[in-house]
Amino acid sequence: MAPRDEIPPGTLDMLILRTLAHRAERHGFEIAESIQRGSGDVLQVEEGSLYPALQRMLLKGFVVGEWGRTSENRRARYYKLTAAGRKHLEREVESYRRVSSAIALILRPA
Amino acid sequence: MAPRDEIPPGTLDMLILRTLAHRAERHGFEIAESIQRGSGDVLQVEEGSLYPALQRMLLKGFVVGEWGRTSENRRARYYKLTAAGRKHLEREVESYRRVSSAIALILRPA
DNA sequence: TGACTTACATAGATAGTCTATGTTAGAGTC
DNA sequence: GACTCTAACATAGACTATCTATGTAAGTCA
Repeated sequence: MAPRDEIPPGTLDMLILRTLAHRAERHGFEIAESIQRGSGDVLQVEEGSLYPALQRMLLKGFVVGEWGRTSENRRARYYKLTAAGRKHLEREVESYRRVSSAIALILRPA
Repeated sequence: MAPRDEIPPGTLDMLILRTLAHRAERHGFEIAESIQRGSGDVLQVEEGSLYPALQRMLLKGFVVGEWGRTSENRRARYYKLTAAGRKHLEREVESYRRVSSAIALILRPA
């Protein structure tokens, strides 16, 4: 199996928020799995990136977390997008698209 | 005027090499200007990013540099893509596209 | 009890961008 | 010919955000 790609710096928060926007109330592991699956198995989020990112966004108020139980009765923290988080996501996506288009302009053949 | 965007980490080398692939024998300032113009004035490469990137790629043998004179008779270093640089560029673009597509999958609405 | 697994967590390494600053040298002015 | 301005190159240090590596807690199952 081909090794998966790293998450480009600056995009992880956006990917997490977007995942929560699809369906809220997921815990960390689910978010990571969802990103990997949703990217066609190209992107892999490491735990050492995931949890710090969730902490950051808790602090900034983009998500709220609540301890609960998984279907297998394990404790887990369930995250939900806040209004501020949704706003932030919009801005991030917009900025990402603008930059991507700019890069595409340069990459395309002369 | 809207403030320009930063270059996403990991993409600068690719943008520089691509610029040199369009037309070789440019000096640093020209490369930076070319990226800014070619991106529709969205991306701005700072000198503190540009020159270290060029040094890195000189060391890795992706470009070669030669001192010369600008049309205004100022000394400047002219860069040219090597075969290794061209190869590297191809790989970088391929990897960039793969990751971009993966991110696009996640960003698109459910 | 012990092995295994899920889930969360943190410390430290690393990479690559930026800001800020500095140097060199030619052009133009008085 | 001293002075200023600018082009072009250069480097140090800050910062951000990813990764690797490691650790802990707690549940399941043999």
